[in-house]
Amino acid sequence: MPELPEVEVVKRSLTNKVQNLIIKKVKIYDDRLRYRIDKNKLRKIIGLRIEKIERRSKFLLFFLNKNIIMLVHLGMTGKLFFINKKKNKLKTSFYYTIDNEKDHKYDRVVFFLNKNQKLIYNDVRKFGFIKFLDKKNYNDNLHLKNLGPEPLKKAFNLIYFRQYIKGRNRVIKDILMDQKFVSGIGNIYANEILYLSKVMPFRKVYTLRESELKIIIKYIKSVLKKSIKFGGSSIKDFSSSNGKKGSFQEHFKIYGKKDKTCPNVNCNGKIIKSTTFSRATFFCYKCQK
DNA sequence: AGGCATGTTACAGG
DNA sequence: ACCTGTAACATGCC
Repeated sequence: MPELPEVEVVKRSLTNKVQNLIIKKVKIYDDRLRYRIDKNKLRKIIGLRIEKIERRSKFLLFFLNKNIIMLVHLGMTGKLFFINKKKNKLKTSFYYTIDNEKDHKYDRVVFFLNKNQKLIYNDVRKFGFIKFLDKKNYNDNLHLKNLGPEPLKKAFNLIYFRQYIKGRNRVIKDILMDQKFVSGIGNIYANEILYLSKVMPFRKVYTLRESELKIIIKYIKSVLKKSIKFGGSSIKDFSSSNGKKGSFQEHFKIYGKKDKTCPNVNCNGKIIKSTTFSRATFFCYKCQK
């Protein structure tokens, strides 16, 4: 589930819970994530305090004391659970509910914190990972060094957009999902943004008019912000529900709506799904040009 | 059974 | 060296 809004929601919900807590112990149930967890480095974080959490693109950076950063990526199915035993009830750090055994089937790493509290890294598909970086040069890290600007910051603007696409022979949807262009947009939000912008996903970037670039930027910012406000999107995860779940999926215009009628009231077209390029692509022939 | 799924990276070819 | 597209990773669900 995690694109920028979901990761931002995780960061916000987790910050007030784990900030200033000490990592007392770590238990690994499965270290074969996307990268095998470095146990030597893992040993060194015992006793360290979580100073703050930051988000960069879809990555979470846990700043620990002693100049160590724990870099976490959720991949496709990674989740972080925060559990407060004191309340005798499992609590989520995110918008997933974990109140039964089944939810713990894919726990991979458990961080034991003060006062019987735990932070759990859970990941069905194991596309996510946990790495430890040195604070001094963490920006040179493989995963962070080539990231484009944050879409919600001022540096991501029309001048940058125009400059980046100059001389490029790619379609707009691929560019939006290209983390070197802008960081944090994935397949779901790329579909939503282009529908709202009334731009066909497979338009080559050199055919886009200035006015269209402006509209795309506008919707990139507004869609991501709105999703954060709604707690991100929780799709395929409706099992139980006394924890906080995101609800932005209820506001999807087009993602996952194959064969449904276009949400534009002045249009009775059907939403098309294509998988012939860049993952599942949804669009309306009538509304998007 | 086969296809599909929210992501990233290594690699091949131009 | 840069640009682009594709395969691969692991697992569950429809």
